[in-house]
Amino acid sequence: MNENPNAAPTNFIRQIIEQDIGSGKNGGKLHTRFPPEPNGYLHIGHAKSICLNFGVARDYAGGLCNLRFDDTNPHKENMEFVQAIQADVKWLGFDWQERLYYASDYFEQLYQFAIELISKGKAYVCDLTPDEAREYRGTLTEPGRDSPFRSRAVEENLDLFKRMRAGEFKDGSRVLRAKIDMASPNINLRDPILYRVRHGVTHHQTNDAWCIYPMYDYTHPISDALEGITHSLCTLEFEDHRPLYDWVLDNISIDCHPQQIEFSRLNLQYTIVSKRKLAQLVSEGHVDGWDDPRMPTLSGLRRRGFTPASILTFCERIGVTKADNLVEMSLLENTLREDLDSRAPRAMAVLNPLKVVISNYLEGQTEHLSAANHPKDESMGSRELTFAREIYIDQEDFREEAPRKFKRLVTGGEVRLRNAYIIKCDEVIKDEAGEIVELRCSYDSETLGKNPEDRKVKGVIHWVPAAESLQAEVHLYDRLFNEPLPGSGGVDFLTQLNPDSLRTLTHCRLEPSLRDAKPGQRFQFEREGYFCVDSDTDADGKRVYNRIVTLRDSWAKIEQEAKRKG
RNA sequence: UGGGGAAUCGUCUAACGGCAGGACAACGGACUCUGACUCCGUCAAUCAAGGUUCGAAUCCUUGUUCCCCAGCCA
Repeated sequence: MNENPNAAPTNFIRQIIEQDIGSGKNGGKLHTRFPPEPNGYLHIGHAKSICLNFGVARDYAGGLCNLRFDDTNPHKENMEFVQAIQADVKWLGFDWQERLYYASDYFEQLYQFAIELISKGKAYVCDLTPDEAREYRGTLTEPGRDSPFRSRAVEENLDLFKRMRAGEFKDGSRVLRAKIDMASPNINLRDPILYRVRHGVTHHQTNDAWCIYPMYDYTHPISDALEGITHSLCTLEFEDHRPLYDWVLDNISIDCHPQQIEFSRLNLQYTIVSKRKLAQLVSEGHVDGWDDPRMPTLSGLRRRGFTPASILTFCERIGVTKADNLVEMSLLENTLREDLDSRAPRAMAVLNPLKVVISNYLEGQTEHLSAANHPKDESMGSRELTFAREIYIDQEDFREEAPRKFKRLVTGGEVRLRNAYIIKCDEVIKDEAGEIVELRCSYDSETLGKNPEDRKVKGVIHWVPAAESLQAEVHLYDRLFNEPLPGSGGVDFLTQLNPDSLRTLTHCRLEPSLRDAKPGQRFQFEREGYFCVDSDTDADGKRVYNRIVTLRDSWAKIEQEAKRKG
């Protein structure tokens, strides 16, 4: 029972950390690390890990969190990813101060520890081909067999390993393996590979200094220990690597032994959080780059208009456990709306314009009205609206015939124009095809800022002036996939892409006050949703807005229910 | 069928032998110049079966279901 509702959320990892600090383990210190591999962009699942690692460091006195690139596989890694990852972590608001590290910083030390292992007879050079090695490894239910090279003399191993480093052997011809137990029921302990040969790739940090590269299972514990990490937090799939993590540190001369603790990764409905699959979406052109606003990448969410605060709150709310999970999108959307509602200034934009001519409003006349930028936060000030004889409203807000529950404009009916007058629809004008092209309305000049006493007008719709409004392109985003868990049940996840994940509207009209809005600025377009000025917006008047998220829409529910009932 | 994990409202999560609580969702209502926000209310869970105990989500036993592992990826 949490007696203080404002207390930081707890979870089993924080409990362990608190115990360790309390008992004086690690000298009472806390030091974590966030260790991404720079082989892709960070996504919402990484945010969970970032919030955990940097979050605990922030919340406990003297706590530190390093940013460390796990860059042991130059084949897949590059500087674009290194830079994007740093930008994303910073965007979330976390700071590694001067502690930016690369596993490659430790290549020489890693090499010396390998020499130590060989000298102790705990590692050997193995000449098995990859195929042979797989065969010798055994299966999940059968033990493996010792490699014929397992009993090589220490001196020979030392000589061979040095020559591996010197570049004398081809890729795949030789590896360095730990000598543990080929019969272990834990496959990770069946003489795991420590080093492999990789010629002809330029490493983004070490260039061509090395042609042998250490494996994750060997690199990670040592990197952690060298940095004085106390708690090494990682995801569940590394749980049965932990014995190897511990073996490495137990068998070399190092005086630090971090504790690896595993938690379950985030799964979010209707999206994917797999770097491999996200990379595929990008490389095959299913989306428009890593920062496509439909992507669950941090750069995509940023471009879409998500706030860092909403992502932090989301990560708090989903918690940290060891249970598999599939979080509903509505939880993310709720934290987003909550944050946006309080901070986004309001504006009016008409997405599907329908012209309205107010017949009893003087031709050529305009008037300036004032509208609050936020209904609850006066400090956000107000802006000027231009009212005119010709305006646009949204096509969705007018119906010739409508059920009683429809509170917007109908033929012969009245509606409030938000922040302006009440109008009445007198006439519907159609083209030859029968499409509604214009409405003739009359306005009640007595209804500005006050309601009429003799009647009740319930509906309120938004509008923009026809001549003075700004043309804009608006991107409406929907879920990227049609399936809650794309790719499950052996189905190709690409076949489950939502073809309507992006709808582009090119004839939208914005209220004039949005003239100088800059990329990254967020607004609530009243009655439509939250929108963010896209980076494609330029100084020459090209305006592009991304819909971050819709408003909660109880009318849509009513309509859907009505439709369902026929 | 080897090893490692996990099972609590629809979803996420709390509980650490002592009233199964919260958030999201859903549903109903109030308010409203945003069918938004806000507020109020309702619905809703301990995988199963045994055992220990005054008392079990929690401890024990036996099952069941799900996830991860056979890359020279991380």
